[in-house]
Amino acid sequence: MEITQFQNKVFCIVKEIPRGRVLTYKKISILLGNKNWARAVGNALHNNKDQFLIPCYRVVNAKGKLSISYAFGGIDEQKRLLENDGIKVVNYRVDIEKYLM
DNA sequence: GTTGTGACACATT
DNA sequence: AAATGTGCCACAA
Repeated sequence: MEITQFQNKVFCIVKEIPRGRVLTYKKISILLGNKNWARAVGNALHNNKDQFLIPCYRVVNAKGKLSISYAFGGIDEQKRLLENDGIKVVNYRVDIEKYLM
């Protein structure tokens, strides 16, 4: 499995998200250097297969909503993982203003 | 090289 | 508020 530089950068950022914090696709895009890369970031995470290596459950969209097409246990599993991190999840949404890294 | 798809975001309807 | 359209990018076929 070959990993492109782009995906590597995405994984690197997501991997560094501390416990109890979340990151939005937009924020990641900006960190990568271009806010228009949000879509590509989603693709990169979807390609990811290492749930334990890449805490992609800490990544939500701009409104704090969880990803519906979560690749692992589903949205419910993602919610549980977030709550396990001490993040309050309401209606599959998190308070990004409060938890954003 | 072109087309279609998608874990996004923003503006408009 | 919800649906729709537009912009953007990376990837697979």
